[in-house]
Amino acid sequence: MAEAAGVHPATASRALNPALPGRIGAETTRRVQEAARRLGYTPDPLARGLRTRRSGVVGVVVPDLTNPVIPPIVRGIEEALWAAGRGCLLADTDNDPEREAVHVAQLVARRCEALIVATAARTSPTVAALAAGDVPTVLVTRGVDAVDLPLVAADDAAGVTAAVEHLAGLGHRRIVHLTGPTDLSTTVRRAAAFRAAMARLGLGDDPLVLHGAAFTIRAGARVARELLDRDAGATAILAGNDLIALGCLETLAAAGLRCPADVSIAGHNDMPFVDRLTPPLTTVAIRGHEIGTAAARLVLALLGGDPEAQRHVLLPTELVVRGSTAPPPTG
Amino acid sequence: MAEAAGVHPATASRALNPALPGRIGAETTRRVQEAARRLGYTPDPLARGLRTRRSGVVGVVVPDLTNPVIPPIVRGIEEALWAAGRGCLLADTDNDPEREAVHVAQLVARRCEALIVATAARTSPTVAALAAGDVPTVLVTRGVDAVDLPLVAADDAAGVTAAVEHLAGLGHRRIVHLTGPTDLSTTVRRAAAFRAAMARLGLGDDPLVLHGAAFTIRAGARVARELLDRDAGATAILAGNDLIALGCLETLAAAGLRCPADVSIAGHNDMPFVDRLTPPLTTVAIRGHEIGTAAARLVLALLGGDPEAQRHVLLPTELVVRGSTAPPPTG
DNA sequence: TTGAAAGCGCTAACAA
DNA sequence: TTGTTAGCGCTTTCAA
Repeated sequence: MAEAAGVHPATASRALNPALPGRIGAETTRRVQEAARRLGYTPDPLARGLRTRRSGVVGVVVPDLTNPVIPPIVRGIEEALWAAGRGCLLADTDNDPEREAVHVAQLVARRCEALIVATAARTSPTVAALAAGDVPTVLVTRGVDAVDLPLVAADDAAGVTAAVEHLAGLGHRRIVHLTGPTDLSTTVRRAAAFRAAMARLGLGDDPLVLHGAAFTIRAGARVARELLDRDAGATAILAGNDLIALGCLETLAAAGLRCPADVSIAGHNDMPFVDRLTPPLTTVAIRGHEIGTAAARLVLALLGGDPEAQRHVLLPTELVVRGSTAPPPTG
Repeated sequence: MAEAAGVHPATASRALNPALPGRIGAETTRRVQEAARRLGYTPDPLARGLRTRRSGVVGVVVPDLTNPVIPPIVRGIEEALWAAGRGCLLADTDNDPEREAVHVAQLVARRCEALIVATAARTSPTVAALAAGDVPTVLVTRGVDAVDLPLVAADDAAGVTAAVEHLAGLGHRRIVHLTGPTDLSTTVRRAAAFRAAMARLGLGDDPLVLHGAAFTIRAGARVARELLDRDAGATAILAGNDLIALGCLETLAAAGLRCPADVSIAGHNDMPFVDRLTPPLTTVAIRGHEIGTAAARLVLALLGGDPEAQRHVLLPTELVVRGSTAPPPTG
């Protein structure tokens, strides 16, 4: 204990914690800090937490770390959290609602001061329950329907709109949207933006939207197969994300269709390496790292009781035009 | 408190913790558990940790979560840790030794029961110091020279050997190794295996090995440029990892050289999507998820005081032959 | 400005 | 098998 080396029992606590009730003598402060440094003293966060009811840890729940969209977000969160002296307890649900429930329960049981949840399905009872609990929670990318939890996400709608305008500008008129399951708010947001843009451009009030089982390559390949079977005559596909776009590419190639000569494809997220495919993928870039830092900052603001905190944050997206989109085949 | 509802003060503790000194009556146990459930009681891990000196949390230090090699490893760690009732405190150093030092210090200060470190440079003083401390530490992929810490890694040497044999089998005789900085043990391991295989196959006792500044696309592109400038007449490149291979591909293409017609390239790690490049990359696949679970299990064994624990674990690798390797140009 | 005393919620000894 | 007592290391009243 630092007291032995320094002088007093719990005055040390005050000396080490600036701006607590009761100012401390300059000389005393110096002595305490000197002793602390000399003994390599670190306050025990467990004991402190036991007393202050704050663990200094934020729980972070992600759907799947091996989905390339996630790591930049987690890095952003992690950096901002550590910078604020908070730790980052990571939990991966593998997109399984049951594991989400288990992990959230464990994180709460571990007395996380707050939660950042990137796994929320629109109807997740686990996440909805969080809104009623007393653990501040911030959602990332995916929102829930039932309750109004703070949310940080990319402005997908703007990106999707830009993508549709880009395709229309190239001359495409039969554009379809191949996307993920409807229980994710991202799907709904992007699909709504797609429909709105199509209608506004006079390309149909009820354009074709096909939903795959997941935001994966495999699901993308299957839903593209479904599109081909319908023989809808689409000349351009707007994919719900890049993985679905990759699946589409696969199915198209297998069917002998060339991209972009026969069909244009645009994705969403600008995952790493999609610029190195043949053809390089046109896609809507999101700023994962910024989403992460914004989410962490929002959590910190909530913990700090900041009433100014913006509860809903939309970060800009940008359409990146590459080789997978081109004018439709003539005739 | 559960006692009020049940009956006794600290008997509850025993009832909820099976296999503690002093058996508990069946009826009592039932009553306590019933009460705990009814009141939604969760033991406070902070208070428990304060008493038992165990936080239930393991610190995980990674070099860069956005490097595609890392996420599968972290997932493996995270799953095994949670399954054992431990949390996973994540810290990302962005490959910066200073941040490594800071993060390790913070994780230790937070009373992590153990550390899993995937950032170790061969000479890292931070990691070497850990060996002398009292926090059990397991290294992942990267080892340090000075001390003999437990290490879990892929059997790179076997993979590199297989890759060299593959290239030699295709008829290549002038094979070069383009890899990362020498301060990482992975570099050294792979380079040594490369030299040994080359010598054994009679392809030179001192084959060309060029070291880039990092395991990145950019460094790979630059080191490939260096190779071209030397005009070494290489017909095959064994890259230190897939990112370096991507950089090579880039430089080669810019120089008007075709892969694999003019130069074959093989990578290492089998990162996601390298099978979708043109040409698809021949590479040594490692099992990231298994590396993670093995590391976590080793940590748990160490924490459990298991004397049987294998301190050095090498996991199998597998050469995946794709389109980026072919026989050398004739003549 | 500082000391003294109490207690956060739990578990480990010891006693019954 | 259970109750009692004590204390983990810190912060926080309250008094000096």
